[in-house]
Amino acid sequence: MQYKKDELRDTILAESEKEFLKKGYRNASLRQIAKRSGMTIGNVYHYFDSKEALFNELVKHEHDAFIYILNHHSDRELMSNTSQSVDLTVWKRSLRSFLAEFKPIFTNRFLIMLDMSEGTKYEHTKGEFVKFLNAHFLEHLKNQPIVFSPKFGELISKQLIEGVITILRTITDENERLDMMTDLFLFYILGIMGMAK
Amino acid sequence: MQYKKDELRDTILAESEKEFLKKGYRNASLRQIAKRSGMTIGNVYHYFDSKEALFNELVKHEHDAFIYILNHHSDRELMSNTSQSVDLTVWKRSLRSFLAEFKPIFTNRFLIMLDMSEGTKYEHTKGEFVKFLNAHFLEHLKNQPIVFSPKFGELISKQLIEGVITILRTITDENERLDMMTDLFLFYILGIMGMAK
Amino acid sequence: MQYKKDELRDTILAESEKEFLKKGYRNASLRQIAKRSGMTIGNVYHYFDSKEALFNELVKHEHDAFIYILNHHSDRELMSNTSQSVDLTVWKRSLRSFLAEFKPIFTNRFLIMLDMSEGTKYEHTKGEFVKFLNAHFLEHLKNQPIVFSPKFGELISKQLIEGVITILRTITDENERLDMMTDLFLFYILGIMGMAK
Amino acid sequence: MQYKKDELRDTILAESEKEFLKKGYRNASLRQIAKRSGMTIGNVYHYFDSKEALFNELVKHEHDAFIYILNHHSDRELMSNTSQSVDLTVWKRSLRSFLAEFKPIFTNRFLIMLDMSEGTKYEHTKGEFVKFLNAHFLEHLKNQPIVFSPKFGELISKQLIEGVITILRTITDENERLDMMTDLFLFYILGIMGMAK
DNA sequence: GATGAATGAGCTTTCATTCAT
DNA sequence: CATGAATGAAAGCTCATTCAT
Repeated sequence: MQYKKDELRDTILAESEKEFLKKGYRNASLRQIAKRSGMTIGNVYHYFDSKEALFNELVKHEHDAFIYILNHHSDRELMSNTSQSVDLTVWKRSLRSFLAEFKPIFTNRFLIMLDMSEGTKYEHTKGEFVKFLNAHFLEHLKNQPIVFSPKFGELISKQLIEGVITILRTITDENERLDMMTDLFLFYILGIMGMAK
Repeated sequence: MQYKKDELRDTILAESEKEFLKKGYRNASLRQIAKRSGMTIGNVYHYFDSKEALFNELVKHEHDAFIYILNHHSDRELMSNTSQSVDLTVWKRSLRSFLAEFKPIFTNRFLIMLDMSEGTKYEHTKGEFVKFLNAHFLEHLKNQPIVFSPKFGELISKQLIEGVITILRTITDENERLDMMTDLFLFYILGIMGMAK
Repeated sequence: MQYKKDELRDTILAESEKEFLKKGYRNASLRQIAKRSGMTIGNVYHYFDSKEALFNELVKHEHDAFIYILNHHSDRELMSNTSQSVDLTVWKRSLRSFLAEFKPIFTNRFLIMLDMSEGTKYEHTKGEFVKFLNAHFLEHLKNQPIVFSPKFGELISKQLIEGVITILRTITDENERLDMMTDLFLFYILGIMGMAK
Repeated sequence: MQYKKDELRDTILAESEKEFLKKGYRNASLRQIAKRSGMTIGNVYHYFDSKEALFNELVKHEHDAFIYILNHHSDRELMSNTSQSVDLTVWKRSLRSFLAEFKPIFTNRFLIMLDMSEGTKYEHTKGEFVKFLNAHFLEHLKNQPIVFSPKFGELISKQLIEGVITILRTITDENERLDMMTDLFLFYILGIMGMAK
């Protein structure tokens, strides 16, 4: 029984994932999800209290993991490895292993939370992510002469995250994803360094 | 009479602009637009044939101007001024005057056309813009050893346009907009040059 | 002025004729009529008080003429010419000249009144026409043994009128119309005579 | 549960039947149907996907049966029984038993399909029925000198079907219906034979 | 005479949600 | 556990009609 229950629950979550990813929270249809899950809409409400509850359930783990990483991660290692080097390939290797840590949260549900959550309590997560990244940039640059405005820094941070989202959305192969993200981060770092000169 | 008509028409267009900008074409509500414009829905239909017709009317000029610029603009001057220089300030000045040409189309309606038009015939404009920009990048880099994959090039192009959109969305002052865009373009050029080394 | 006024009035009536003939009273659109007439809807109301008033105006003359014929026409001549004959061509000639009298009311407006007037005060005209025709049949048959039920008589009458309507609707050439109607009436007379045997 | 569902479904279908029969597909109102069925419109959509789906459901069986009869029926028996006879009562008996075969499809829903289906995929059924009947007439007359034009033949076929429709619309008693249709067909056969002489 | 602005009620349809069984 | 009946609000849209100018 419990098995079956969990199975159905997972089916609903899986179909929700597709629906939310395609249409976003607001335009997703519970009717569609129920139909695709092979059950009645009433039964969906048996497992989840509301559309928003279903959404929250879908991205809960991703959000927790995401918050945990934001609070606990350290990029000191990255910095120590790379700060003095001028060799691109060294940078690349370090960046790649750094980004590999994030692999577990690079899921569709993470993507949904960041980019398809308008109308839910998660709709501001992307913005917070941007702020976090921006704070990091500032910290790394605090000993250097600031060469761009705070607003521009926010813009760059937002761009970087939008890039990550685009990669998650368009590339499915894990290694290709990592390669692309590595290049993307490298690209942004080079841009920043270029402007700092 | 004619005056009043034009006035109300403009009121509807102005309220539509807000509504489309906030919710996008699909989720925008004609009832809301009507209420905000101080009239009944029926009267909105007196001015515009349909929701899509209203949308088209809203972005028509922007789209025309946009297409014109895409087809007629030349960046040769930009290139000749800057290709040999290594001075950032020279680059900046050239870029800024180049981007200033686009000022007339940097409006909320242009933003709506690019970013809030899902469900209309304009929904592919952003994608075409990305392709256009990408083709330009490739042309400028054709004599240099290509240092990133086509996919990465597309990503960068997309990023740049998303950046433009973000600037349009968050900054209202025209000069500040131009400054920010100049920096953004410079940033991307520096990134590309950095990776080419 | 008066000329112009009448002209416009006639334009509206002409466009109404097309619209009512195509869609019937209920589904006809005053907007369409106004647009086709090259004027605003308000102006249509300047000439006619309402949709129904416009309709009434359109078919008024036809209705009057129709009623007049119903009340004054005599088919004695037809009878005297034909009752003793067994020659089809004689019948045909008589019938044709008899039906030719009705030519003036065989118009599109007559057709509209009979067949496209649901929702107006004319919607029962067809039924009254049927009753009238049925009464005539009965009169002509009163000296003969009645060979079918009153209900069947009504049915035949209705059929005949539906036939006339079909002819008016599908044939535009006046002579061809008359030929066809002559054949139709002949056909019905032969049917009745056949059943009387 | 299932019972109640079927019950309400049938209620909706029954009320739809009345509404479509009175106003035709296009002018029928789902609001009215819902109100008459004692429920909200939303719930009507719980049972049927759309107005057209409801209509199709209503006439589906009738249409299938109708098509089957058109494709499989044979009137050879009718012909062999009657062709040489001149006795009206013999004809009548044969025609009556022939028409009795059609009893199952002589329903209000058949009537709706034929005559109230403008705007649905069934709107051409009546025309096809006319063509079918006309082709039959021609076949039966192929060894005789043709005495009327093709157009007149079509007219007669249309008339016959309009007569069937009128009978279905005005007479509810099954036997009376059959009697009336028998007389109607006889009447038309006599008319044709009369003109052939 | 003529314009066209404005209304209010109607239409079909979709939706999230509730609840008795 | 699960069904599916039912609701009420909202959507885009069309219509005949009224009326100030």
